[in-house]
Amino acid sequence: MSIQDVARAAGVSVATVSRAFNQPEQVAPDTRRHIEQTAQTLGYLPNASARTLRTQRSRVLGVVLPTLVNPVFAECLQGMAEAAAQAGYALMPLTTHYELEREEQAVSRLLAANVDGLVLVVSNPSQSSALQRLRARALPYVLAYHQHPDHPCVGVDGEQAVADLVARLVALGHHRITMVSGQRHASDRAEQRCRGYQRGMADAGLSAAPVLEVPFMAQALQDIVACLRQNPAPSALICSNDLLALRCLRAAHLAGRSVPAQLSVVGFDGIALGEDLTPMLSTITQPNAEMGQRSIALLVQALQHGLPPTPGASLTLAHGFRLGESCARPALSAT
Amino acid sequence: MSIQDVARAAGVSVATVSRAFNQPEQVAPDTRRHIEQTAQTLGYLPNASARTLRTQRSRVLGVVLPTLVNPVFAECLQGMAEAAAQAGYALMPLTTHYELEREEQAVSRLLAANVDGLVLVVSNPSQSSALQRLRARALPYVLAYHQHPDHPCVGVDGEQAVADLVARLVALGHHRITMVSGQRHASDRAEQRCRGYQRGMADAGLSAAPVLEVPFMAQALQDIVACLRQNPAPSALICSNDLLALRCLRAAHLAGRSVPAQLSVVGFDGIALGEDLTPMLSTITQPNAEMGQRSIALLVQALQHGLPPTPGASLTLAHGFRLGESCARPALSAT
DNA sequence: CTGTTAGCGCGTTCAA
DNA sequence: TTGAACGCGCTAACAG
Repeated sequence: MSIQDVARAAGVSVATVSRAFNQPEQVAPDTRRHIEQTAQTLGYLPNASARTLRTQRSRVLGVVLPTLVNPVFAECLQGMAEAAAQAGYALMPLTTHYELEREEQAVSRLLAANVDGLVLVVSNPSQSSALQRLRARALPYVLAYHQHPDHPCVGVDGEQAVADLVARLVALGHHRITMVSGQRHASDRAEQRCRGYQRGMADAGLSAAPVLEVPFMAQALQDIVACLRQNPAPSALICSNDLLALRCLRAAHLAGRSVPAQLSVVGFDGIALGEDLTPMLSTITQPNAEMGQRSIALLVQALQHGLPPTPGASLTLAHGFRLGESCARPALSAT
Repeated sequence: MSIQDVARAAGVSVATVSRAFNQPEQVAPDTRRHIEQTAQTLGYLPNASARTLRTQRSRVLGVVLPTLVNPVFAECLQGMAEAAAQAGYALMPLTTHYELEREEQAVSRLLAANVDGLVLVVSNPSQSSALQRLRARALPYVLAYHQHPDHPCVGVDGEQAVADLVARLVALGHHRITMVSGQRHASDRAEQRCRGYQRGMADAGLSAAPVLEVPFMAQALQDIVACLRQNPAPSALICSNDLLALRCLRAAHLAGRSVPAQLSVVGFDGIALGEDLTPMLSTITQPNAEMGQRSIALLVQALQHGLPPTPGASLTLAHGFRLGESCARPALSAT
């Protein structure tokens, strides 16, 4: 079922059929309707590979994400899918599990697949050789969830967000605030958020506790419980992501501390699910779906303009704070 | 950067370069190494579109899912991505938001994209015109999360699972068990689970209460609260999915009933997140990632064999039960 | 073991 | 306004 078949069936040349689809105004109305009719009944669909080969544009965008198991990225991908469909692009998502090697592989595969551009969420833009390859090939790309002077990014100011949060907690009466983070060196986002904690504590005139770094999720629960059993124990935990916050809620339960009366827990990410939890998760919210949409939009816009997105086009989206129910004024005994 | 350039640079013909990649054993070791070396330094990657056009195989699989915002499908897609990467395929996922029209669109786009096959999660296989088109084109496909005699499926026996659950709840001492479901007509999965509830109740000699159908998630909370305030109120809720179960936990909170002491809540899906909640979510578990893996595996296997998967190749995966902490023996007053 | 060549389906010249 | 013909990059058939 090719353009040939349609041309034959409609009694015109392939060129006319091609034009009927791509430059309808150049075809006589009667001819056009006839061709459309014929194509319709034959169930003709233009072959994307041939079109790509000819035009050097695939209308496919590559997406590189750490994982889909974290709802943050699933929500983001959903937003990308929306925006891409809107703009007539398809998506080809690959996951890396935070492994640099898989970032490389992903980019290779996507390059070979002739994607017109990519949106990436990487571990660390400064060290990513995958990004270097994209630049070398002058392939348009946008980083999501990042902020970096050398790359076009769509992100939020995670440092400011956490610093603000610290101020908010201090205003509530918290003094002993601990930051809980995944591997800091594995992600510049985690690092950025930790910096926000340190700055926020310093601004409040408090001494920052060492960041509780929980490298492996499997181990996280025990580490947090241990932290909560210290004396003095923290009255509030700031988590570098929402999944970690869930673990903290559980750890509080195991350690016999009620939330929020005896312990405040605040996450980071704003996954939609958090709103349905009991207690509703207090968290710094990022607009995850919008992050995806805007990343795609930035990329698509650049593709239409003909020049790749520049670092100057980077966007910082507004973050928010969901008060939720896992965060409150500390009990007097804990103050 | 085409095969031509590599051939020229290596001083061989394009055919030899092609063979060096696709049938290495047919090329003299020295020649092969030389070509690989040249390609490497030039940064050559074979052009997927040209290869697809020529071979009529894209090594891309289409995926049609309701949404990525429900972790069930995100986990499933992650499993698919794993299996596909393993087998050398890329994925092109599209979401439908449970709308039939978008199922159609998705299939059209994927057909045009020359996918070698598809995995779909649809509303209702019996009524899906999208599936008819796939059959008409003889394009291989597999349905995930479905059970249907006319289609190749990978799913679980949701009816049996819920019937078993009812028996389990009855054994714990529950009599007033209510099923909470999303729109039943919108999904044959929901319908299947509701049938399991009715069968289970009948088998236990209990009269099934009307299924509490909550069409819109936004409205769900109020409907469930109202249900819990009935007299007599149910002592246990079975939810047709985990997201609904979260709402039930919240509704219980709002209605002032403690879980599991005064109300048991059991979900369906086994999203990974449920295990980290407090109380840990009691639920019927499906192997979501495996569902994705096996669907892809079935498809890929068929592709390699050269003939599309048949309904006879369908798989029913084992479901499980996570005891969790949201389900227990009812308090005596409620018995 | 290696080279030459046709053609996959399409869009885009250039002519008519 | 329409048609004929070329070539995008690649694989496979055939020839050597």
